[in-house]
Amino acid sequence: MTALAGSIPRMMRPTLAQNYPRSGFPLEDPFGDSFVSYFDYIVSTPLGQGRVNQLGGVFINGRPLPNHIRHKIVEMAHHGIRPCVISRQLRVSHGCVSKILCRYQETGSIRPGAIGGSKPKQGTTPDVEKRIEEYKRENPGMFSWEIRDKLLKDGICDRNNVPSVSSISRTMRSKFGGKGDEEEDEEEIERKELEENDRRAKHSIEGILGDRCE
DNA sequence: AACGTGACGGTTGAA
DNA sequence: TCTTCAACCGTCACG
Repeated sequence: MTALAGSIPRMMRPTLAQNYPRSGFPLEDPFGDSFVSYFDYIVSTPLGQGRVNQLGGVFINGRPLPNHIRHKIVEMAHHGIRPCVISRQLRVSHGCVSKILCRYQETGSIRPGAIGGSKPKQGTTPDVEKRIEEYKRENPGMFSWEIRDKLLKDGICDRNNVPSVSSISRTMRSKFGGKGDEEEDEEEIERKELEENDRRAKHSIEGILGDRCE
């Protein structure tokens, strides 16, 4: 029934049982039963979250691979072992092997990235807030984008840390109670930010392409 | 056959 | 204390 297959999220589709075990490398059935259904592949761990991938490797969805496996991947690659072999031997998906090796090449680190949390909000440093207050006091009719330009021109911020127009607007709303700049609506702010992002993207595209991991 | 990539369901932790 | 949300994760399937 194709309708059924379509209604099941891709990741949950039972392709696993069909593909496993694969030829080309020796795999024991982790459950000692070749006829187990996909849903039987969920492994019991203290947290009940362990799963088994198509290669028979255990992983926890949403969590990084343990450090020793990551280390092993890099070590094997160092010895000239091809990623596909590493993938099969360690029973880690080739996508993951590729990602870890790629990151290692770029950063020199085997560690996963920082998970969770929020980025510190730009433009909310007390110093910048004080400047915004000053600008607004001197010229109450000033637009957020004008304030942004002035922050750059006065050297308070540079292109990397200057707050966004909407961030400035937000700061003003919280500082001055009502709306920051009456005439400027959200749509206008959004449009300006898009324009700015577009401009930046065009400037940096070459750098990005140059750095791309192959 | 090998591998780069994006969608996906998931976890995490600062705000 | 609870909720939100954007960061990251590994797997899977496609090309």
